[in-house]
Amino acid sequence: MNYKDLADVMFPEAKEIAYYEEKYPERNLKEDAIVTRIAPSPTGFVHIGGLYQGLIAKKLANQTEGVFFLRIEDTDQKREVENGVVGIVNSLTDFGLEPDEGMISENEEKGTYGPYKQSNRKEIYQAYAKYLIEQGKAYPCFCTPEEVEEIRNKQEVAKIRPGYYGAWAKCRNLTVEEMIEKIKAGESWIVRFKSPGREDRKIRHKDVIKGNVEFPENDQDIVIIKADGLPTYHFAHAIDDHLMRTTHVIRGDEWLSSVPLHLQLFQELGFKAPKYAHIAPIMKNEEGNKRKLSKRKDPEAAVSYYAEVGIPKEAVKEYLLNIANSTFENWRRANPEKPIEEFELQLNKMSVSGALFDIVKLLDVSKIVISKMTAEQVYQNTLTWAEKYDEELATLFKKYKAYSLKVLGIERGNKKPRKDIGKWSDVKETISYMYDELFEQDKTAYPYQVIKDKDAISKILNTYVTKYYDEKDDKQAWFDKIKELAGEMGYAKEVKQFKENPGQYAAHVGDVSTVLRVALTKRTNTPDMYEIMQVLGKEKVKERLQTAERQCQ
RNA sequence: GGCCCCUUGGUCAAGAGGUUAAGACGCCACCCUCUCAAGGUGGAAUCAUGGGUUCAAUUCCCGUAGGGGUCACCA
Repeated sequence: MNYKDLADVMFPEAKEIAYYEEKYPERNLKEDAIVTRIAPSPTGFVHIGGLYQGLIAKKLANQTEGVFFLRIEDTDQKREVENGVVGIVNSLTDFGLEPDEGMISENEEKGTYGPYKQSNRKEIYQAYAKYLIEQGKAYPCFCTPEEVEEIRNKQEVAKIRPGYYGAWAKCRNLTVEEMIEKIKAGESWIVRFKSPGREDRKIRHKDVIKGNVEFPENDQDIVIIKADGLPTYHFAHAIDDHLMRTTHVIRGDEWLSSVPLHLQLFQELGFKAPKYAHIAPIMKNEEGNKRKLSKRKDPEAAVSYYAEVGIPKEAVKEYLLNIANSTFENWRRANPEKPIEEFELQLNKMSVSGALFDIVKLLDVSKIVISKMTAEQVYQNTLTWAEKYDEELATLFKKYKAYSLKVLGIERGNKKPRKDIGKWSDVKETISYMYDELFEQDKTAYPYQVIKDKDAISKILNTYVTKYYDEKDDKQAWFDKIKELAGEMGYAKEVKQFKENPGQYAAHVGDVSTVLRVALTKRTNTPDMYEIMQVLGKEKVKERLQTAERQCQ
């Protein structure tokens, strides 16, 4: 009896690996094309870190006319969540990270290197497991979880390195006859890789991001096929990324220490190993300690968070690109209008250590992104957001579309557009006074500032409405009139004049403007008042000024 | 604990054996200005630490500390 017999007993149905090698040939791409993938588990939650990896992987593929595909790693059935694949597909699509190949819905896929869901690749893994067994590079292990646990305990007590390796790998030294006998007797088994490594030897590896790293060789006989017949991550990774012809594996740096094992697996399987790029995770500061953004503790870890608070996808992507390559910021400044697709990402410029997530910076990026949008775009985006999260605002927006566009158009579209909206959830508060429905909900007193005297206020408002206000004035004429009014009230017509002669005037033209601004909006700070009055229109302006005046009585 | 990786302002970071150690966000001040936002100008703020190599170290080497990762029939 030999390994071949053993392999046949274990996997009688498995095909020859030549079948798969032929079925999934080398991709016909130009020489330096990069093939990348995003390979999440369908655990029902897309993490910002996953998006980050996807963004990087997709950019690299696009930049080099390569391929970016989506593979679902669902070999752990215990953790699986219903409709997990759809959630992933939707999130990726949402952020413009559609894969070129891979899963497109729960059970549909596109591309010729599939199946792209690992649970549908069982026979492939088994074929390769069989191949290893035939060569004596893998073997069945009959140890129960309890036995393995016991080995570990002994090692711990003896203070030696834990694991299933060398002399501790009991099943490794069973004879083929013994193995076959146990299998035929119905003992349950899993498949372990027979590691040729030695812990006292070093392996060098050059990671695309981390650079040169040195590890002890792997000597653990890790499980490659579990009791349920499905592969472990390590084995599936080797098989899939070989067969799918991945050139660059872009993944979180928690995998860095598995590299010796993975390289060994590729070696023993006779595959060419891909390049590895291990990305540092996005961190969060908590009480002075850095830690990975966690889905339990940090709402901003979930990509759904950005939709909820209304941060545009583009802004999130720009921020992530910013973390990925600090050169992005310079590029953006030099090319304010170009789509981010044109930015060339360089893997070797990525930071080796994890960046702290900075929501303030993100919002700054977002403000710039939003400031470049047209009123129509802001309107649509805000409406879409509001329909889900703010019914009142959505109703107003739909009822007064033309008017809302004018409101959102205030100080927009010029060379220095306003940068006061960072997220869609800010919009309502920013412009609420422009809608009577919202303005009238505000029962607070008018927050007058310098000029507080009721008679003075009353006179300013009354004189302005009756004598000066003309909605047809251009901006210059409009402001000249406010100056006139200030003069008539005995205030300084110019702020400079006021400052040069302290004590001479009780107030200046700016204070008069503030009275008008407060009467119109109940706010001391607003965008350009001329534009606001234009948008409000004659009737509403008069009505609000008169209402305010009446309150002075 | 073993192994591996990392450490430049509050944050993201450029950088090189000799630099006034970039830039961005944030913060502060001033300017502009009808207020705010924006914009402009300026400012405070950084090479974790101890040794060594060197004419010269933040940069190279070693140690220390701190942080992170990993040691599953999870990915």
